[in-house]
Amino acid sequence: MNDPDFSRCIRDAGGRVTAARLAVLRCLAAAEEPLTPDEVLEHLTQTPGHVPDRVTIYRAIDWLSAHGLVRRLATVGRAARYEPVEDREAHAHFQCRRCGQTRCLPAPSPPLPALPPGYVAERVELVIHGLCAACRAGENA
Amino acid sequence: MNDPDFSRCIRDAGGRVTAARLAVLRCLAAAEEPLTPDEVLEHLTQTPGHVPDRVTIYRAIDWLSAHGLVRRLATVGRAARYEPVEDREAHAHFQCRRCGQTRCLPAPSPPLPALPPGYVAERVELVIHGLCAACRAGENA
DNA sequence: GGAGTTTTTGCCATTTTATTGCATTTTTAC
DNA sequence: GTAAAAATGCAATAAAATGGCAAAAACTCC
Repeated sequence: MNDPDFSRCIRDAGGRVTAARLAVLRCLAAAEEPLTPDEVLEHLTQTPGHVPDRVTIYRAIDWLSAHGLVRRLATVGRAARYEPVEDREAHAHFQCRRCGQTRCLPAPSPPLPALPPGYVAERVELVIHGLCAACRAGENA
Repeated sequence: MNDPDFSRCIRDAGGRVTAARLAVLRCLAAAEEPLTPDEVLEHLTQTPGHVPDRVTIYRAIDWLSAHGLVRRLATVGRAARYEPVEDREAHAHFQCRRCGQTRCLPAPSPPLPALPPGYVAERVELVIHGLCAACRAGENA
């Protein structure tokens, strides 16, 4: 995805194309893992160009999320993590219980459990909890 | 599960049996849904008997969690939610995107995705996002 | 391309959620 | 019952997120 694409996504969603939204979307798309709002800010700080305010990043993420361009993940850590909604394969997430790292795993969509009457499922999320390689090696450190 | 059981669980885990730990464990076990620490406090406030401090509830939950009696769920909402670790069937969780309600769903364990080398999986969590019956009905309200 | 309208931003303050330090109390072993 | 260790309560603090409002930016129309 390049910038014109990002701009069009935002425009198509009915919003204004602003530096903050572009930067946030670009940052999340470039990241290998889902990021927290503060991590997005950190990345943008280390990148040439305009750095939006922290509150603006929260609002940009909220907007992107409300318009389906970005997705909030269920996380165990304190801060919410977001990833871009792309036409990628369905995938799961791994969360390390020691360092909190969250990363994407290739995985097919699991079977959908039966819901109570009247409930509607919109998305299925699979989270694997465990230890990453580094934490496993250093657990006794 | 009754109180003597709770006491023994705590003792077996190598901790002291205190009013706060018992109350928190009893509360989580009695709840139909996973609760946040503040919800636990609220429940305990409405219950006859000693009401522990909020911080004590956090610490009791941390201890119970560290000793495998209680489990922290991956959530989309802001506050962490906990449920007792019992010998129940494996189950999934439903989260309503509108009201934030989290409830348990019967579901078999989904297949485990392949992990990167060195990674260890300890638990698999399945989260269904969507709308609960009430929110679906009242979405235009 | 410039004026006018609407949306978005930045800053400040505030709320919500969670954690830390330390003196006091409670639990447990003996 | 007493002593040692662990847990609690309170106050302060940190971390994560939100709300209000004036200033700035993006878009529309001509």
